[in-house]
Amino acid sequence: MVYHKTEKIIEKQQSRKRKILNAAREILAEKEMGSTSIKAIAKRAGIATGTFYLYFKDKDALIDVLLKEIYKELLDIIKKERAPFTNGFDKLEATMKACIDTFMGKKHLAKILLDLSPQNNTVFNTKFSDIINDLISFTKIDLDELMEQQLIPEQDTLVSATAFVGAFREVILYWINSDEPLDIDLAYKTLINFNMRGLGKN
Amino acid sequence: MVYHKTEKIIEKQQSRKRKILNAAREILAEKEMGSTSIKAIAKRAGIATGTFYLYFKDKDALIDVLLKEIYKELLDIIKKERAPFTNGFDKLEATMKACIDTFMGKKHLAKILLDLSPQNNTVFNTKFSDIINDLISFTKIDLDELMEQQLIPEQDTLVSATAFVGAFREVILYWINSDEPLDIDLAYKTLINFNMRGLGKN
DNA sequence: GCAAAAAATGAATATTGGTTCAATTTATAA
DNA sequence: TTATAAATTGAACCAATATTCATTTTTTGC
Repeated sequence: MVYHKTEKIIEKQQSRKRKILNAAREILAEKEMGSTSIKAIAKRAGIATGTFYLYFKDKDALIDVLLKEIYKELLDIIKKERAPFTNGFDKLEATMKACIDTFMGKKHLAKILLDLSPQNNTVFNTKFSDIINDLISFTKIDLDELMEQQLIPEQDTLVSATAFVGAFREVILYWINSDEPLDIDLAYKTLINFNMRGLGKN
Repeated sequence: MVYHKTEKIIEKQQSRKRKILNAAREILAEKEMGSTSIKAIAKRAGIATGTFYLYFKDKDALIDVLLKEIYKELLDIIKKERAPFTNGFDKLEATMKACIDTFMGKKHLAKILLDLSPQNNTVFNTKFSDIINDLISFTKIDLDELMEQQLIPEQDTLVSATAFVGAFREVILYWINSDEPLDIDLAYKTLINFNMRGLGKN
């Protein structure tokens, strides 16, 4: 005799999976990041530790899903904000603004995507640097276009893209970990100008 | 009856402490950074695990000494390279060049000082971000001076300094972790130009 | 309501890595 | 050379966490 899940059970299980993911997000985003234990996550999700393993193969599987999920959220926002523009500089600026707004609005997301306080967890490290490399690649595409159109001087666009992302990341992390700057407008403008000038925009 | 160490023994012990520190450097600089265990360090240093505790109170003490040591090495180099210059831009450029040369020459040093693959080791995290914050502070001093002299436009110098260091760090780490760029000259010039233009140098 | 199946539980197990310590080896000073 | 101090060793201990599994609870289909 084979039993089938009822609609209600399916929903309950989906909700549980969501609860686990949210609990993990919360805990990952928290200050010391020391307590990213399955026990802690399970507890916060309101389930027994063993139950976790009914929903995820192991800890790595959770991190994989989690990172993919929040990375997709970010990309969707960026995509949406870039859509109105065709000019390369405008697109880059829109990207930066979208990121700043998103990260400052959802600091937990920034903490997870930009900060690297991985355990000695290999999977996390790998996934994480994949994301940063992705962001660099996307930026490089814009830069190659701008250089093609001779709107920025001859340069190693991979290096510029890396510097661009690095500058951005360091500043956002600084804001996340310490306090936000007093004069937010000036700070925003400084960061965006720094990167735009860095590329060689006149 | 109290015995006194002979010269030979003192030397042997100093050499052992050095060996431990070097072993720790090597292991910390290694790819996956998973095996920064005392056992591994002791093994590489050619001593028993228990012996480690005759030379360092605990793991934190080792990390403390280690980071201080290599940070000092870097600062000494920077200081020396900056010495000939008085102009703010020149000093900044000298700093960058010194760092690039040092880091590319001693990649293990870069890996430890710039990369952050800390365990969930609180001490390491703290010491580490202290160093980065230090570098940002030093840069800010230069920028304040330049802004004072109206050589760069009005800006939030803390933000610029942070962006400056972030851009730099991301690029160096990229070079360390992947391969160095094909056209090194162009790459160097791109990085330095990016940062100098970013500040608003005409 | 009942028996089989599925899901959930959390104590037990396994693993990893820091630290200790009784036993051993080496060094000192007469 | 010998008695004692100091240094070294590495197995044992401990703590923290990921993972498993025998037991219990809930759900399903009748």
